[in-house]
Amino acid sequence: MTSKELAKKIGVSQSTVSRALNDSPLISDDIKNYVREEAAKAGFVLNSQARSLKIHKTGTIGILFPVFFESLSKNLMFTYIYDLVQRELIKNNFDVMMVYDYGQPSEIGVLERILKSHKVDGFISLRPTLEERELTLICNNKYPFVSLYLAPEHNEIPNFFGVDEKDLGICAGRFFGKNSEPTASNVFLSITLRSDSSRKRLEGFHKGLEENGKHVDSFLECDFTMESAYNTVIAKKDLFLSKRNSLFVYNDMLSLGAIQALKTLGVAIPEETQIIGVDDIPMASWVYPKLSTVRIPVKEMVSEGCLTLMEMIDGKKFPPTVNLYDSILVLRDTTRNQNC
Amino acid sequence: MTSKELAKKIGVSQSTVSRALNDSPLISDDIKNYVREEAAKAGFVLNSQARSLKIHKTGTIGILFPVFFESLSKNLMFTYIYDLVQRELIKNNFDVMMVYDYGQPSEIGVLERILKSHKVDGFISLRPTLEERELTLICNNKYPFVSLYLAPEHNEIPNFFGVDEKDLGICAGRFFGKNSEPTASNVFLSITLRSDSSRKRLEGFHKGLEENGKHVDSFLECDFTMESAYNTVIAKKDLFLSKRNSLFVYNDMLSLGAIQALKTLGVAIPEETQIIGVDDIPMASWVYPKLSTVRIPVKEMVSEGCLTLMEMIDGKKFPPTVNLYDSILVLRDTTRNQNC
DNA sequence: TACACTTATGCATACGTATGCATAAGTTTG
DNA sequence: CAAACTTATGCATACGTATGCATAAGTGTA
Repeated sequence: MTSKELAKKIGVSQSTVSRALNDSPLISDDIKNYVREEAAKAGFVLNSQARSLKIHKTGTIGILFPVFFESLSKNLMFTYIYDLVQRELIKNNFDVMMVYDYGQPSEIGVLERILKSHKVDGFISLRPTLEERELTLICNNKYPFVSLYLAPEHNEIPNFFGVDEKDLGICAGRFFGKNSEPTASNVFLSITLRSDSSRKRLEGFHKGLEENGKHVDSFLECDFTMESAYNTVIAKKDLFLSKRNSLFVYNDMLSLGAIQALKTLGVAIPEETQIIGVDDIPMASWVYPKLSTVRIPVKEMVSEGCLTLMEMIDGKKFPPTVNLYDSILVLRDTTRNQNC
Repeated sequence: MTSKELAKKIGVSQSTVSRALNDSPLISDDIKNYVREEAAKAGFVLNSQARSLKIHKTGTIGILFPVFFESLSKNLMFTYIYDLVQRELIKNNFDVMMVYDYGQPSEIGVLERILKSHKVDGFISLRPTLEERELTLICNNKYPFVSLYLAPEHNEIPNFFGVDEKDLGICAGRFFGKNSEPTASNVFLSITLRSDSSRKRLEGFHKGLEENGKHVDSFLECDFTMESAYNTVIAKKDLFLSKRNSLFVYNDMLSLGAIQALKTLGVAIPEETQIIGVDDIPMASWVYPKLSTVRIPVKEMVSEGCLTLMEMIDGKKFPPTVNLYDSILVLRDTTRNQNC
């Protein structure tokens, strides 16, 4: 059924139907209510395509998801943030399109195609990497765009709401600086140092330790998966079996892998090895032992990022900004001295 | 830029541009290539709304996600399936719209609104519950619709690709029937028996045990979360501390909770308590101990379900069918006697 | 009563594309 | 060479909605 058909059926013009359903002040309340009731009775809903074509709005927002996972469940932080974002957008009556380029061959990228075909009103990105071409596209088109969580590497992205990487490391470094025995090794287990993010966390970790006269003793590299963290720890078992350690891990998922490994090795947590992760994924507080971690305030990031995006879609102009959020060390069961 | 503008710029008619970009056989290859090159050079993409309005196709498929989770990461099986579905659809050049009703107040449901406004070409549902109203809607409108994984409760849904619930229980029951000591208790830890799914798994579990002269000794109820499973096991610690048990758990996520609890209680796995879960989530094989589980062949379900949906969208008619898939018991480290 | 003014409704059009139809150009056939 | 085809292109229109403009109806004022 179309608005024209409905109009005919209930004895008004198509314009009136349109005005009633769009809550226009140009028609009387009586007619408005009448039309709305009849529309509801007939189960009528306006055609979204035709509407979008006219008003140049789709009511849909695209969420750019990282491409480097085998599965959504590989890094729960992204899944968690995705969920928060989605919830926030839906609450504000937007639909959500997942923009996830699995790398199928195509001349034009998914982002570019969706942007240029006007399938969405704007994008919110969880991707720590953006290609130069994509960035140019976004900036040139002045397309509503907001980036969350991890700063895209190598380029300055406008409207970023995310984490202060170095600060994360400092939080962990300070804790171990004050709360581990002088003889314990300070170890950083992380993804490759070619990543800005990893490098900055290491830098911060070092700084935090240094404030207390300590330093980073070892760096252990793994991939971005729990299994890889597990394997890396197992491979370095001598390190963990020979002495006490203070282990700062790039994130919680990798920490879970490390914990599995230490359990396998029979290393007591936190008595022999203390562990601090990053993120505070929901799971962190319901695994055993509960994970001590540097919590990233994603809820705030998400709500402010979404708000900004929606305002941009409404036509409001924003000077490009970078918003960094402070993190908080949350002490649970993988660290000792829980009252410092 | 519009196709009309591009046409003018490169000296052809708008029709020709349209035909070239839609690979129509009505124009010469020379012109077709010329137009395509120029379009690429200009970075032109057809407007999706206008296109959809004409051809009554959006190129987007909606994925209906269950509503009962606090977060996507609460039950990784759904997230895993969602990921598989998405990948399959994207591979076939569809975009994906997440249809996730967080329960914000609204006269009309999200599903109904999206369907009737023609925002998507069809739906693929991961929701084990469908409201009567939604079902009627789908059936009446003959809307391309496919349901995956868990059968919607209380109603016969056409085009279901999912699991044979009872068979899951049988797999676990038979194993414990043959491979646990006669004195061990056979326990089923599950969500409420008001759920069809839970009831059928219990039924199957019983049948499998019965074939070997055993029966279900206890039923433990918990909610649909890992924490709840943890808490339930802790609450019943006497059961697990006093004797050996064979524990069949509704799914892998709940199994993980149960394992955490048993570790806390100091119960040895699998020596004192054996555990079998359901699903085979990716994580099952990379936690410690690795989880024995009844694997649900989701990849097959997803690929066949998506294929059917896409064919329905192409206009092919299908007699409503129910496709049940057999599951396989995968033995890892939470069970003994691994060669049976 | 006549007039200006306000309010409510309908008419006509435009959004950007796909496509039936007409037509021009080119090709084959008798 | 003319007629009948074939092929390639453009013209005009329709998809379903939102909205500027014209207009009808209603209200208040002198």
